[in-house]
Amino acid sequence: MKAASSTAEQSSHDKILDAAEILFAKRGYAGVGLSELAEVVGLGKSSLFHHFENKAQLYAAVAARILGRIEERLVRSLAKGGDPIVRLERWLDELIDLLADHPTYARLLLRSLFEDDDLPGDTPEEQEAHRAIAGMMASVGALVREGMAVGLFRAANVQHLLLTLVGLTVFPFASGEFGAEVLGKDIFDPAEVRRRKRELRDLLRFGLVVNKGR
Amino acid sequence: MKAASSTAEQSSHDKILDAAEILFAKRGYAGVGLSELAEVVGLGKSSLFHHFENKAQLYAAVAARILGRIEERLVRSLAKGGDPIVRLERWLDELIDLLADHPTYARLLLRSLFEDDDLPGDTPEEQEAHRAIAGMMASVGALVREGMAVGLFRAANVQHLLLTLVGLTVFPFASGEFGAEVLGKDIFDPAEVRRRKRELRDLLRFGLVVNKGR
DNA sequence: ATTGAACCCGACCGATCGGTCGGGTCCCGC
DNA sequence: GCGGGACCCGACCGATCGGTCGGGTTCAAT
Repeated sequence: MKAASSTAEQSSHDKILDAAEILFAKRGYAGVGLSELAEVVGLGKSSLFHHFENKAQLYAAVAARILGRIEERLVRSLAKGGDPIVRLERWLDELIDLLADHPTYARLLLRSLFEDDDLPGDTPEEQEAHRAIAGMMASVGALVREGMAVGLFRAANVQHLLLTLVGLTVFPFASGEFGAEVLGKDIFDPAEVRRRKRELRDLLRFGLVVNKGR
Repeated sequence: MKAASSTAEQSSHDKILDAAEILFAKRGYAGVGLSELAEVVGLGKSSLFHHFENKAQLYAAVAARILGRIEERLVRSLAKGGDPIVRLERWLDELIDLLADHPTYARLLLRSLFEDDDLPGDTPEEQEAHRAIAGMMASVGALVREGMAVGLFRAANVQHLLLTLVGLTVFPFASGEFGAEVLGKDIFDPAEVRRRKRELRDLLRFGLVVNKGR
């Protein structure tokens, strides 16, 4: 929201990354041709190779940039104080806001989960992305464990809970037409984003099933 | 698990579908070449077009077959009696078992969510798949609403809950290396599948946060 | 015995793929 | 004014893409 509003006055390097992010999110790694990307950016295809070694490295750079931004914001979120409940709920809110503000993120994250299984994986960008993911998972894992230790969270399997939390947040914003159809509205609509945060918070607080006795 | 063990004695039509399911799940629509597929099946590339009109229709057929199988099993699950809690938990268990038994399913389902946004979408297979999805969502939606009406479920936004449930179940089995890394084990390991079902059930029953007062 | 459908193939098509190459333009430090 | 790097381009490369075509084989129905 701060910059990036004017498409002009932006280095070719960043314009390529921006366009590639949109295209890769929409059609995936194999579904995007470099000639198409070059045309969108407004460059010759061969100029892309001046800024990036090859297609795979460009893809890794796109993913790494997103991961870096997410990590930066979520690390700052966790750094703020509060008990584990507050910190976890704030973490989730922040992540949802991030995914909602950038419609390409959720899709590209899930797609990269699918594709990095067989992509090379030895570029520094990929290792950086991997490090960012692992770090974030470790941080939230520690937060959850702390909450359990002090009795604020119910005892549960931390690893499965992490998978659950990621699926809960990322999936809806990547679900495209399906999500819109189930929801009846656009998931990226601000009102729906607010609702999503509230619903998720209530689920963690109360579950779904009503426990009458207590 | 019942049949399909011997790769021989199977019509070319089905062999193509089986191989395409694996390949599409692994690398996505654009990432799979028909020559590669033909080679896996053991046919000439041109023979594929005897069984399917083109690549898009083949992909739609693969997706429709999976959706049909899922729908059939889940409809049977919902048909069995029980109060909404029992029915919902059984539905989730059944879906998880299904995804766990067929490692290609979760990935291909998510991928098709991503890709059907811009694929033609007018073939009968696609419409059949779309109908199956809509029907299942409607069934579970009705079940949830019923549970809320009789006071067994907490009042919540049904549409968001549906998205949540799908993400909760499908995502982990599609998360590949990421899921395995977070979990420390293979998600398709039977013990881990059992644990997943239990954790999910407990989350719906109790939430995550401990409510001391009641 | 002939037909015709089901099935399969190799050869081929135009298009596009990721990527290379040589050269051009611009600008900045010397 | 003279490099030299940053930046960009068109032409081109071999490979592969999805798909077509004509013809071959098998087999059941006539």
